[in-house]
Amino acid sequence: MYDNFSFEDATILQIELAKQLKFRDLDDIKTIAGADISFNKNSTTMYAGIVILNYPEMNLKAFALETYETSFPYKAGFLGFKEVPALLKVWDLINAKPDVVVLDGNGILHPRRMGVASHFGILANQATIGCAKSILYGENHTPGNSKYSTAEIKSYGDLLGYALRTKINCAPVYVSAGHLITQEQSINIIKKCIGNYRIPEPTRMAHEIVNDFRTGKLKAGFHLVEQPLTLF
DNA sequence: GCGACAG
DNA sequence: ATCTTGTCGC
Repeated sequence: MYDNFSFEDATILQIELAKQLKFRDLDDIKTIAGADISFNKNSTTMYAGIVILNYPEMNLKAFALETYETSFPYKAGFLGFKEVPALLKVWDLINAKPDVVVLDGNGILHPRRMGVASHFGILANQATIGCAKSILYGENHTPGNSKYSTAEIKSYGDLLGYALRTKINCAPVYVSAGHLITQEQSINIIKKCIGNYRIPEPTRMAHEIVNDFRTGKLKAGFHLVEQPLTLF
């Protein structure tokens, strides 16, 4: 879908898409999803997956898996062009859409406010939150070394996101609103998604299933989870 | 000009 | 992102 885009084209589109961003509070959140991509090195085949959990219990209820071919290269600042098309294809397999989706990457914590979470949110018209494992943009402030400790990340005075300590003695994650949600609600939701790992449950589970999908343990399609799964 | 740079 | 053993610290 973006295979013929140059980085100049991509930059222009990001600026246009950013004008469509909306930030508002969500209420009555019952389900939350995690989305991620996996692929073999030097391959154009992307393995995309979305997991759906109930909120705030964090129990896996369903997941969808699908492959997608793309030749768009990875480049810092343009992750959405590589991952969003694949994610939209899996998204189509889900009938009952979750209230909010957490993406592995940034939302508006991006030089043009168009990280992968914001990009997906605009195209899917869906509330999204970005949760990255390392810093891409903005002044890097370090949160205290206690669970749930946060530090604001700003750029030219604008609050773009937060560094969040999800686990003592572990590197923080970087949270920012994607689309159709506020910064404050984004950080509060992610805090409630923290289990016993550094990575919040939605994204952590998505990473697990997408990896099992790539290695052949799981098949493409929509899967309902009946039993309270003890897998991950 | 130089270095940094999500996944 | 992916590949991949040992090793340091709570």
